[in-house]
Amino acid sequence: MATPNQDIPTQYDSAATERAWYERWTAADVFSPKASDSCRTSDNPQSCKDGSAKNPFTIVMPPPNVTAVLHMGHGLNDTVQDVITRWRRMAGDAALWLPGTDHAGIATQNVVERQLGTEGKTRFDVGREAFLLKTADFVKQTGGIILDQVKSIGGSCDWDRTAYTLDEGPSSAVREAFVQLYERGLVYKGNRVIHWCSRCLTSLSDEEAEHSDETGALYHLSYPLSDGSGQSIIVATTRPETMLGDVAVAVHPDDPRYASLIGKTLTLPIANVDIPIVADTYVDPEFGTGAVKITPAHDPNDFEVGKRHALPMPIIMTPEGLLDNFSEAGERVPSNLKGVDRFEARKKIVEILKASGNLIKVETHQHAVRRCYRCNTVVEPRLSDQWFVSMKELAAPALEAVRSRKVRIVPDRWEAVYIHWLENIRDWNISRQLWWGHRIPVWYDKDGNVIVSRTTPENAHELRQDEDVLDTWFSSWLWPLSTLGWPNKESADLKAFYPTDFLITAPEILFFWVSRMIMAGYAFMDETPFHTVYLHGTVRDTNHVKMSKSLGNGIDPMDVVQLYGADALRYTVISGLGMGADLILDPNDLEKSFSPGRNFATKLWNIGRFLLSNVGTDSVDTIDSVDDSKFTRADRWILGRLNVAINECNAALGPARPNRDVWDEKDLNSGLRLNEYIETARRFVWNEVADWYLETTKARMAAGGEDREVARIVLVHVFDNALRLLHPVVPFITEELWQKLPRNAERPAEFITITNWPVENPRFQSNSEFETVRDVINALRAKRAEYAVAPGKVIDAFVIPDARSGFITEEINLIRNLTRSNLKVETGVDDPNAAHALLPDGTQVIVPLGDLVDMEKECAKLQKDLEQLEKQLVALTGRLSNPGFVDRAPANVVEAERAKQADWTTRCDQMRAKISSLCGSRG
RNA sequence: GGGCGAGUAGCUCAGUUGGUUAGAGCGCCUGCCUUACACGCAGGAUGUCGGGGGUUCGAGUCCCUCCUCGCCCACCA
Repeated sequence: MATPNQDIPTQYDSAATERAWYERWTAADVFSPKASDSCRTSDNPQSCKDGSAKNPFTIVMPPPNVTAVLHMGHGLNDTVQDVITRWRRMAGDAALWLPGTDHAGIATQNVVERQLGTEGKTRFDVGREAFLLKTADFVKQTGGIILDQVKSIGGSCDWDRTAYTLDEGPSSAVREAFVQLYERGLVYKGNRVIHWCSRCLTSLSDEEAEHSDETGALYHLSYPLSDGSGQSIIVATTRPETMLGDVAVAVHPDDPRYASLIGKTLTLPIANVDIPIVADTYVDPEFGTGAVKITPAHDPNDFEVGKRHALPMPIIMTPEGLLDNFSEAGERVPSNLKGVDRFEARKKIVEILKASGNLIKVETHQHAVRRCYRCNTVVEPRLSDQWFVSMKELAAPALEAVRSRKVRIVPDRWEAVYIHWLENIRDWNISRQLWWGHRIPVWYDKDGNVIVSRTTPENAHELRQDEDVLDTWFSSWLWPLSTLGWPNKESADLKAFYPTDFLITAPEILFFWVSRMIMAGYAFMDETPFHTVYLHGTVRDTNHVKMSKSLGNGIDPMDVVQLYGADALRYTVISGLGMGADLILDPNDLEKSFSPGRNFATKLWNIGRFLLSNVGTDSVDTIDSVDDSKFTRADRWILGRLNVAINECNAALGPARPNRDVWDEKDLNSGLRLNEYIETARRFVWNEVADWYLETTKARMAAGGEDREVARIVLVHVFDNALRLLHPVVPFITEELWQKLPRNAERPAEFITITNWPVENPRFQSNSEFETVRDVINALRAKRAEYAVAPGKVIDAFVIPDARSGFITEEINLIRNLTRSNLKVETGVDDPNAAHALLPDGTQVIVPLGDLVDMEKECAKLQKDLEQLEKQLVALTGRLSNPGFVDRAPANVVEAERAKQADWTTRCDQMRAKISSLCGSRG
């Protein structure tokens, strides 16, 4: 006799379960693959092909800002990565999910500066050294938070390999990359107009200066000719304060309006200097007045014009955005405007010009203003010395990688965006006038000679190191390399895990990060860093506004974990995420978003409680030990359904790596449909296992004997596999339940986390035999509801099997139990005064309900069903008699339609016969 | 200015090369505490697939056009 029921709590305690399992997983080190596990470092060079060693499967985590706390965007991103990682780990790969954090130059520095600000101090008051110590200290205090939060949502990262961009390894990678590029002539110092943030006091790259469409004003200013003729040229500008830096007015060479004026000079108002009228094709005669004021130091286009015409380039603004003179071209800023803020100066200059009659008109004007991506300050174009990376050469292999399908971008629509950006790439400004970050490895001697070095030069005390630090993204783009040990090319991890596999992130950082990583991969390893880029959607609120803390429309994942459990959070995120589609959540109604996940966990728990208490703890034989003849129809059905579920889950998850060196066309967009995968698994365990199969086992389990053992074996096998299918999405509850399953040869592993991903069992063909039983139950239930039969009342019922159907005792009992009926199988029953149902396979269900039965209604219903079917049959017949269809539709479609036609014809005949026997003249 | 995405049940979304009667979850209605589960069970209602036009034997799916929303890119001052 079996061991009695296990003691399983009625209520699932997510908090306790999650904490306990996470600790056990990490204690057992199950998330840390060794480099030697990877077939790439195996002694056997064939092992990647013949399967004698594990394939590596690597994801590097997009490193969150070190001082950040987890928001739903991370929650989504990390859940997706973890689901994929857990799937591959179970599927037999040496799965590595490598976590880490980013020092986040501007962002972190801003936070610490704000703290200083509350004490009334700036970073300049405390000095560089002290400021860096203070910032490092702040990072030490807050830096671990976000990764701990990743743990609490179940992230199966390899914490032994946790990286940080300012660690020695990644820092040496930064220096190595800089020096190598410098030696290859791809890093250079240039005097250019760059985007300047006058709040952060640093230059920004093009990507860091974000466009925002705003309504501004277009000021029309009149500049008089300096020959005293009284003539003038009217120019249009959105930034009148820059007029003090004007060095010319440009017109189109073919513009007849200005042809005679080219070469003459104008007197720049206020500054009172003479500036030439030059001809340049850059000017669009159609826009504004066709005359453009040229301010080379404060506009990138004007800078180009200035270079072409060898014009001076006076800077008239300080880094703080105040007007001042820096010009060798003479005093341009009048003393009453010096030190005035740029926007204040705009007002004042407009006033002055208005008074002098030089302001002709002001139009409202829609234009794009560029703002700092960290502090939203309007950036100022400004001429300055900066370090740049020359990008064209680096971009070429990155373009080729995507074009040749070495790298796929999913969904593929992002490929066009990626290609367009790389084709039009501009040089990357990598120097930042900040303190927090990797200092540029460049020194200058007293003669101004440049020394670029991987290490601090021995005579550093005689030299001056470049004051600037590198763009944060200059360390980020090396992430897949630096976290695996580069620049040490002999690093075991680099050999075992590079190139990595999937890069999973949001589309926002396609340019900032993803494309640059691909460039770095080719530049330094001559190999792509990953073969798949999966760009998932963005988390938004119900108004489709991106969730953010500052907007107050965020959801704290930690609240969700506490209220609903990590599994519920993960389930919600995955089931709501169409491929590449945004995830919409309502921050004001957590219940609506997350209760389905919690409810699913509860359902799973209750399935487990029932199943486990029934099967007990005694050991269970494997499914292979059971002879075919021992299975019931329900057994064969659910085992067939399991195969279908496994197959569909695999198809939704897709290939983990390309078949060959490059992706096959057909695989470019396949897989990564995580919502389909979880829906398939959910349907299997809930609507098939729980709703139907479990019910079929109740009587068998109670009856005992040999069949009880068969049912036990199938129950355990099916639930075991269902839990495995679900584990990547709901890791905690599946581990908790799986551990309670009786062990056997199929379950040798210590954790479900490291047990094998389910495989289809060819022994069990997909079949629909059991569905007749289901249809009978559904029909009887519907009749009971239709006639409002009291729930407890046992009714009589008859079933007349079709030649194809047929019922065994267990099935009859099942139907009786689930429908509270006294079902009898008959062949000759024909009670005209009863409720009738005709099942699709011809099986008839007859329910004598005495006075309740309304034959008018029954006949009307049957008639309606018949008419509907006839209508469809007519349409189908029409289609089949249409030569266009028969000739052009695929053969298998036509064949299926023909089979259907035959089926429906039979069914119509059956229904007509039924109606005529039941309803006589009424039919 | 250029490009992309979305518009399917009250809400959030599936719907893979065009092929029966368009699906799920939540919500709603009716009835049930049926000894795994009321975070549940059973039964049920709900859609001119954004509008219009076209291609096709056949369109939610392909083409054109218009409308609405969102995103990305962009040196027209």
